Amino acid sequence: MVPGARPTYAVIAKTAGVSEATVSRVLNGDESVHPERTRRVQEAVEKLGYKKNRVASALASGRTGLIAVVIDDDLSVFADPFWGTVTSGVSRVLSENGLHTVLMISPVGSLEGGVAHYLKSGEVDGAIFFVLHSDALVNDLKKRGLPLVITGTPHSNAEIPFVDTDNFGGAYTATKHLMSKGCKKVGIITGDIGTTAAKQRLDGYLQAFRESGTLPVKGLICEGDYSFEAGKKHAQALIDAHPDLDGIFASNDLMAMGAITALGAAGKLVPSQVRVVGFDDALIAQTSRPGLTTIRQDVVALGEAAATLMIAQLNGQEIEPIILPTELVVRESA
Amino acid sequence: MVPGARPTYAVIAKTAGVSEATVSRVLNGDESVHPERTRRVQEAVEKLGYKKNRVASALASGRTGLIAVVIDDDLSVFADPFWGTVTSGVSRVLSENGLHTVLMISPVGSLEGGVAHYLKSGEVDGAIFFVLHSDALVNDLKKRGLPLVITGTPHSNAEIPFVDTDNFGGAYTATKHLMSKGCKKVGIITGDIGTTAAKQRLDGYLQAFRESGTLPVKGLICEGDYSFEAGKKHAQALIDAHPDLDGIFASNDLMAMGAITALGAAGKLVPSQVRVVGFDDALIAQTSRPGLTTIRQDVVALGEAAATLMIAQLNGQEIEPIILPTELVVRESA
DNA sequence: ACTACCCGCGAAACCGCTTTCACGAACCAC
DNA sequence: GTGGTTCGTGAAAGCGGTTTCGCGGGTAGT
Repeated sequence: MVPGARPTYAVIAKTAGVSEATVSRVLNGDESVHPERTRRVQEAVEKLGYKKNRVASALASGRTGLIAVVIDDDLSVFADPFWGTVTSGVSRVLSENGLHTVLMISPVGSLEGGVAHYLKSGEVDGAIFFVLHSDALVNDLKKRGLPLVITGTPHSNAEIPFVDTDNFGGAYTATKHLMSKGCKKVGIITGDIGTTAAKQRLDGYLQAFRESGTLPVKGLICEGDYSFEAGKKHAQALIDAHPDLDGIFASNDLMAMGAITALGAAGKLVPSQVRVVGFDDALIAQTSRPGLTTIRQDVVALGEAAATLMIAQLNGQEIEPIILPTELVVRESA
Repeated sequence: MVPGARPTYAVIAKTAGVSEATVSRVLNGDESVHPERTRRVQEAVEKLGYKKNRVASALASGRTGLIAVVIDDDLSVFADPFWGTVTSGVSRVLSENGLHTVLMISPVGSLEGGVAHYLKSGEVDGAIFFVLHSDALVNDLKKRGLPLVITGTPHSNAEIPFVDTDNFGGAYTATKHLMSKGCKKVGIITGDIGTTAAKQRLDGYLQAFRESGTLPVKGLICEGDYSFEAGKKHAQALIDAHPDLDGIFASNDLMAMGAITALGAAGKLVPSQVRVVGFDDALIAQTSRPGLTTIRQDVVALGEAAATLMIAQLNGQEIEPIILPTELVVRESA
């Protein structure tokens, strides 16, 4: 054997004085091998520094040890630290379990092309989806039996495991907080309402109103798109239409910052005249002035939860969706 | 053949009336096959919707079609949108070339463990390194002949292909800009000086001084670590030590924001009393008040360049390091 | 003591593609 | 016409594991 070349089963088997089949059994945790032989194999493995060739293993077993992380969007998604952070959580948990993360970033819509083919062709053992614009591919893959996890709540009620932050609860808490501070007229700037997260946050906001007995005026609800500019624009519109507005719940921190910027430009003081609450507890919330009161979601935990669900599925366990709690972080803005 | 099962070479070969060897040749672009047979194979492939099994192909050929993106750091790195954005650039270019991105995020130091093993064991065709804390692994891999690309300038002068932003030039431009605005006493808050980027930016700053005939006072140079807090702390220290300070070049935007925060707290007006320039043109630079004057680097292009170098290497082409230009973006802060 | 089972283990087929090797045909020069 | 090339091609040997199958010996049942 050339030094530096990796040993194979043949070598291990010879060294341990057993057959390759037995080596395979030991290395795959088959309990039925005699302890003495198991020990001999393990010693040989140790001594030779053997490491399984994953490719060969994949070919023979049909399991590649690869999990795809699919982002159905253009580059801008990854520019948002949110998804990078989720991905790092996914990656950590997967690698602890001997799996690897294959990243697939694909422009909206083009998911049906190469990515779809790749996922369908059995080259990954499972797929974790971020930012779901369409359920079509997901449903198709589910039918084919590919283990799937969705990060964020799916639109359809197809029984696909998902993990999500408690958007409803967070938004509810945020709105309640504003009310408890004495706000009477609270507007909301939602995210892209095509996403379930945005819808759920709106629902949480509405629920807080419902409980307080008052109903929000229609004009207090603005549909944004999670961008700084949207926050600015809608905050401007809100105070124009409602000069007595005294609170804004923005569906993410970036829009909240946009709103604060617009309020400042309009001469409104935050928080004394208008209080603002965001969502995410992104970096920007911590470093801005005034510090942004916001709803913290644990982004790394979200990724870890997604990976955990995936692993449970691969092990054939029954699984339930995971909803992660949020936490109100009070800073200066509300 | 079970419907739904994927066809294999055997089926294609029979349909086209050729041998499996010929099918392989056609599918791998071997020119020496007779055009007529080539056509027949292609027709069969088309008709049967054949797609090569990458795993089997990898086992037989030794090429996996996988490129590792290695991040030698803890989770915080991915929390910075910078690396997520670079990764998206990498991923796009790779997938256009039929390759896939395998993400490996590993805590500082632990690179020698599982990740190292994975990379050494031939399960990827190449590796792109981000944030290099040690050259040891990289040199080892290079010796083994694994195609490598480093994002950022490596410490050693080992001939490893790399891509980087023109840190020196950017810092030089930033400092010159401050001087041209009339600043006489310009401090710098560097990044973690263990990174070459931080050193190069410091050099650019020093070069600008050298050219202007003056030398910077020793106390004007503070070593930060790219964090918001470092920016705050060192800006505070700077104005304490030098009340007549009128300019700060921070090695990234986050520290620049920290500096602006500290200056505001100390009653210094930006930009009238102290001008501040950052580096990156991150989201935070665009959304802050005052808008941050900064050095823009094209982060997606950086990732694309890294992937391009990798592909060139895989094709056996000679390659040169790529240094991407920067651009001064003037906003309110300087 | 004899049949019926079970259990641990090795031989060998197999996963699907790549690549070497050698063969026959066509082509060349002398 | 003969010996030597070149060229396209198929048979077959891998690549390095996994898994089925069946054997031999030990255990249990009657």
